Amino acid sequence: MATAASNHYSLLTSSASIVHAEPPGGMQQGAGGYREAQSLHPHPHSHPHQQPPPPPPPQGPPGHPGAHHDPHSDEDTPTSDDLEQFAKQFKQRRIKLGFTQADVGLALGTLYGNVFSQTTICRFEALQLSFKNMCKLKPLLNKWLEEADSSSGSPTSIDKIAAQGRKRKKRTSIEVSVKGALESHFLKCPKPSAQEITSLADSLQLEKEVVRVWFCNRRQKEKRMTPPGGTLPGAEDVYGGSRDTPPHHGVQTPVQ
DNA sequence: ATGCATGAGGG
DNA sequence: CCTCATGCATA
Repeated sequence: MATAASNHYSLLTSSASIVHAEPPGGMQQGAGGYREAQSLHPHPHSHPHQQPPPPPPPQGPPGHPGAHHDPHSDEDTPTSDDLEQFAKQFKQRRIKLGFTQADVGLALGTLYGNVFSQTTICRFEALQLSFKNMCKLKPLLNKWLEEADSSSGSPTSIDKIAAQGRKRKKRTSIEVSVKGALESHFLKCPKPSAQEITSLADSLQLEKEVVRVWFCNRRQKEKRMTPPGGTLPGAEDVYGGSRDTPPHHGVQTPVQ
């Protein structure tokens, strides 16, 4: 890997800095002062958009009992609409209880051993995960909800164990114009060959890896439940024999 | 909230 | 190399 590229890595800061000192009743997330306040829908079920083609539940555990379809019970695969509603309620309740997305992530760790980051919780609430991923996380978050509203006084003590003696490449900032170019190529060919990537990287003066990863990430976005608004007609199942990617169209919900 | 990145798993 | 789940770092 003697790429002439100058990868400049930065050592992982192992300092446990307190990033959370949120006053009760105050704003959270510390994301520049954004409140997670959102208008609640007066109607129980409104379908402003439609899109993800919930893949069939490949349930396969032997000796699986009959099929009980309880809208409240989670054992079978929920529909994309269920997930959407759940995410909404979850977010609302979470905020109501005064928890941050990060808090929830950590709580899940103490409750089940699976710690999640603020990013994941955020993406769940925004339905920016794949259908499968949403289904996997729903039960966990659902349980947390029960616990949270049930015990309005149980302190969730958690300890963070982190010591990854690994270096992480600094996030490369790609210029908007360059992003536009990548975007164009993506629409033309979402899965360029290694050589294509190489020449593209050369043209844009970017490292091959950066370009490759960009395409990977782009494809993932396309597979989210809430894909980027802008599905062009006619440019769909271009993925060579992958699998899903059914008619996903529809407009993305106004980012909240 | 989101962009770029890592890593496990599969071919 | 790709997909897929996940997150650090950042806008």
